[in-house]
Amino acid sequence: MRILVIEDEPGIAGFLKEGLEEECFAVDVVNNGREGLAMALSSDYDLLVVDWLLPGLSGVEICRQFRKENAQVPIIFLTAKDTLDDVIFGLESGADDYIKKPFAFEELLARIRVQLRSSASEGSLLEADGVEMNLAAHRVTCNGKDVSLTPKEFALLEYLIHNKGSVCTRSRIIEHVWDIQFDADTSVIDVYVNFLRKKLDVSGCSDLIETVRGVGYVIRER
Amino acid sequence: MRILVIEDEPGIAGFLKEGLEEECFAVDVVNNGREGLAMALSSDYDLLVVDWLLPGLSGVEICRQFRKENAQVPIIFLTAKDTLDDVIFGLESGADDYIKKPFAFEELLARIRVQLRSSASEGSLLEADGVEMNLAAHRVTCNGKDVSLTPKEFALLEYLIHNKGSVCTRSRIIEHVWDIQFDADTSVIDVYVNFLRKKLDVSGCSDLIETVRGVGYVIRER
DNA sequence: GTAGATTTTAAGCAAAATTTAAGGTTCTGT
DNA sequence: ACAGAACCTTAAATTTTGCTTAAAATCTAC
Repeated sequence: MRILVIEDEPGIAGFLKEGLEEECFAVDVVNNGREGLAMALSSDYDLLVVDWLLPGLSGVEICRQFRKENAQVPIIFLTAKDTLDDVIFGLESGADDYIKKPFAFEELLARIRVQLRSSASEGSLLEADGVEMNLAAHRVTCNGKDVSLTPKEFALLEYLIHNKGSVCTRSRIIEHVWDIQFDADTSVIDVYVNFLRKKLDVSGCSDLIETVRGVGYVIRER
Repeated sequence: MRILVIEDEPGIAGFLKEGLEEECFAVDVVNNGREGLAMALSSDYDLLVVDWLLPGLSGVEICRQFRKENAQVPIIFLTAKDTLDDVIFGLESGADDYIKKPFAFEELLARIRVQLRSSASEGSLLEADGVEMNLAAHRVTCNGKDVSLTPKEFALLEYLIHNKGSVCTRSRIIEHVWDIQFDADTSVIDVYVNFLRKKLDVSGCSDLIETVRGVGYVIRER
């Protein structure tokens, strides 16, 4: 799941990035409105977190502009002012939810989960052909046996299983799992697919991850 | 005991809040579904009372969404319609009990007590793999032996055991145990985990707290 | 106000995770 | 069958992260 945070205060921005990444989201941060809108429009995010008061372009404007092009992706805005008018104004501009500063990270997380509910229904347990992923416990089993994965391995497997049945292209993998925009010349993916396959092989789950030449990788449905 | 009431009719809401507070519950009231769900998810309630017909998000939806994240906290729903279908539908969505409007306050109270009895009995004593925490007595034993913990150590262990089976991220720990909102750059958690591990090791409970690199810590279920 | 306990900060170290790079293998189209 | 591309595999370099310790700061009780 990719989240774009548009927030100018470096403290909050950093805190959000770190916290959300711990929750296994791929997070980009932009510190001004204009650039934020451009990013939001040009890239493939699952959710936007937008500060209400921003240099460049205000949160309202971002909502308005963004909603013209994209009506799907949920927007949560952060507001320091908590007058009802502001909130109404914000929601009318196309935001889906709001949260008052200062806020507890937990609360933001809860609201993000609510917004992502359809796609986040994976919530706790992912499964594919003998391999089970318990996201909450951060634990993977393969035919009942524990498999210990590093964070990147875990994220990659999660992304592949989550998209079970459809091919994950290299660019999408790089974007979602590594959070890199433009890097054609790397072989990290190959290396990590290799890591995963080795670890899964040992526990008897071979041939889970299939290569689609010229495109990417896929975990097929049985 | 903390109770969240999600009810839009101000009369009933006020009546419930007052009545339950007299019975020494801590009561929060929210008047719409969306906000109610967010509150329920973000905060630590012992029971939810949810109206079935709500603006924003219906009672069914709240149950469904809430149960995805939390399977423990009991939910009692209030319904004006009393057809069997509705009741079945409600219970299937994850509610534990229901009560028809208009209802006698005493009856609601009785049902709340029933629901809280099960969770309340296990409420005061937490256990994990040889370690027992008596919250009321503020006392910890490890394989029968007393372990003396400082307040912070106690709070940290309590939080970890309370979330036994799912990983506690660093941000969550900082937020719940230290009550800090924005501080990414501290190593207190590491230090306290170290303290705890040492003390538990001495009493023979080693390897209780597991590190999940890049994410946080977890006490696994055996 | 002082001693002792508790909490926090800071820094060096060790281990693990990630990335790079390079050589080997398999596949594809001609 | 061949060349070139795409992919696999491995090992070593780099970076990140967490562990540990000691000392400083803060709190608490007498």
